[in-house]
Amino acid sequence: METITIKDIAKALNLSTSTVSRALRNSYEINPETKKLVMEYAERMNYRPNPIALSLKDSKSKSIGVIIPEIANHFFSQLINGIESIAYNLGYHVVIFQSHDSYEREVANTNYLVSRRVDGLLVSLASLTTNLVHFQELMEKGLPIVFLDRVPNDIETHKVVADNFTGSYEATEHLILSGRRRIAHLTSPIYLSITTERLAGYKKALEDYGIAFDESYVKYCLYGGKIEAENEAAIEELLTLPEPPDAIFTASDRLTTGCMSVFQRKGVRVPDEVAIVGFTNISVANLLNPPLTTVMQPAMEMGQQAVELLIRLIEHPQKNDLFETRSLKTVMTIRESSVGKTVV
Amino acid sequence: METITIKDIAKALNLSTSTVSRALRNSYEINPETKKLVMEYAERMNYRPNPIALSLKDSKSKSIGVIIPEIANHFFSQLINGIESIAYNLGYHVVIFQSHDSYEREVANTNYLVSRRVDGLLVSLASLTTNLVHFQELMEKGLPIVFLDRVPNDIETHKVVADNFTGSYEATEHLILSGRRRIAHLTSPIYLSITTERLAGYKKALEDYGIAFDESYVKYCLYGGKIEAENEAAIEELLTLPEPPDAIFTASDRLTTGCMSVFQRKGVRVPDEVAIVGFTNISVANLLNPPLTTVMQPAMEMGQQAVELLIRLIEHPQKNDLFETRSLKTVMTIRESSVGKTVV
DNA sequence: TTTTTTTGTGCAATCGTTATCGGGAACGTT
DNA sequence: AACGTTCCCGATAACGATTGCACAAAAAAA
Repeated sequence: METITIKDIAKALNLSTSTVSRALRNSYEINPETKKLVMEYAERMNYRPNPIALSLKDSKSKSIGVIIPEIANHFFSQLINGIESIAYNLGYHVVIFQSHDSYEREVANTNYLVSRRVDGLLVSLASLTTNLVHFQELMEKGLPIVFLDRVPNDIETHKVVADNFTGSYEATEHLILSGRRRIAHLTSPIYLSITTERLAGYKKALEDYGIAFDESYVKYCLYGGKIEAENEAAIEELLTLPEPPDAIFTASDRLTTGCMSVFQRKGVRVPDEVAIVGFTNISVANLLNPPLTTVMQPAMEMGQQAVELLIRLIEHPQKNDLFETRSLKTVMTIRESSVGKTVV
Repeated sequence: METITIKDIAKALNLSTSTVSRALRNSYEINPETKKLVMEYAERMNYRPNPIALSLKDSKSKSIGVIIPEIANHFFSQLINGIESIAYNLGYHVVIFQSHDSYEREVANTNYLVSRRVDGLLVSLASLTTNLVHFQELMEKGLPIVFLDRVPNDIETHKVVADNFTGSYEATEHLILSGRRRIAHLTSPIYLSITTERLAGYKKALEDYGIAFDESYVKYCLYGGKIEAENEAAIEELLTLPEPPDAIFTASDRLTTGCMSVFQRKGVRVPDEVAIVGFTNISVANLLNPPLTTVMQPAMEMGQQAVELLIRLIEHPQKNDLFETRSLKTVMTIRESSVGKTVV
């Protein structure tokens, strides 16, 4: 794996490495003819500066690290596509790591990316992360971090989120207007920002329509490992309530499909017995049985905005503490899984 | 972002950097007491060796590059999970890049990864890649590369694939045994290995059951950009044939869901009018309408085996040219989308 | 006591690149 | 003739870590 270096060029052309370096960077203090000589030779030999040497020298890498819970999830893979499209155009490379919703892996990934001198970090928190010191320390050392989707409350920086409150409000309202009254909410762990925001929207809608909030209709499910069992147990509990729900609002890809699987196995008829609205970016919502009413997050756009903010932070370190939190509108698409009860 | 270096430790302890370095690597020639002193101090200050400096010095990085067409695809994200699980345990980091099925991006990603001194490459070819010199040159320079899923014919190295021929044969056979005779095949570009292998299995099954092969039943679809339009046009052609197919065997996630979308829009009844079997790892096959018969690739396992082969190649550069091509069995799951015609 | 061996440590080079400093040559100005 | 500019270019020192070599001091052998 021998590659050509500046030193080789210098030797071949009988120049010093400094001259070659400057010629390649088109410095004004180099004779145009020498420049041409060097550039042509470099071109011919297909010279590429060694980014590792540059990183070592400058302590930067022109790359940004992305830490997300899980790639195998449409929301996150769209997020990545958004991130990559912008980063690529701005000359940054994107290095992706999965936390698999584990705190330890999140910390390990963070450390590795930092040791690799990424210029900044884009993070969506693992669902099991409650301790944030690993990020706080880095921010104090001046590493730019932008959070997206699953963001922490106690860290001051740019954040990009979906308007979870409104999305959730609209979903719940839609179910109410479709004639449902006993609306359950299957959601993520309580210490995630998205959980509390969505819960708030759900509650507000119930309140606005004069429906009493019933805690037993809300189930918080861990992600990770044994999702199936988790789901099944939670749903089982819902279905065996004295007054079982006539609608369910699920808060993620996994929870939604998990819920539908359980309903399918148990022979629960959707939407006749229970209506479903999913807060999910699943790509085949229209092909499901029945087609699924979804609240979609603008994942691509969220990724794009987050990376823009991050790169701005990298290139113009902020004096003032004017951090913004951008909240992007969700899109509800109504399909059969939540049609009105009047049909029955 | 100041981090502690070996130099800082040396200064603090009044030693030379060489002594510190050796102490940290537990060299026999260092006084046990000095060692202890250094190690404790390093521990206390949370010292981590700078991997960039090491990469520069040794021209290796303890990381492997992965180039795949698209993350937002269950097959590939499971592949990644398989790769990561093994690589992580063996002390390697995984850097993921998407080619988005573009030849140019594949080349760009390759160059970048090489310049970053990855120790090896795991590649699933972009569907638009026909020229392989960028990989061939690297292999000649000694860079270990293992291909998986979409593998090239003309490069000698380890490869890991699904048994596309048999998987395809079984799918086709299943359709035949379900009473279908006019079986279409919607597949990827012809110059991909997976395309020809699957086509061969399809043809063989037809032949074995005495059904004439009809080229007009086979449609090759480009990936990338305008998938929808591509799909729709191809399917339109199939449906308007003098003898339209009564079954369709689709060769990828995208092709399968695209096909189902078109059928849904056009009101084509599945499986009554046309049966579908998809060569896909889509996770919600059972939730689709109708539940989809699938031939699944053992994605996780393919990733694991590929990375094992790669790391073996990295750590024990091969003398002999005994490269293996591992072919892993696919799993067919029969669901309603392909039930027998006798039902009608 | 002298010589040899062992033990523990430091110096300097290396990896590829660039920034800093400095200097020689050619020219212009008094 | 003496000095200041301008134009090109080179030597050197970083960046962080490892390592072959040298070398002093202490211990062992003579």
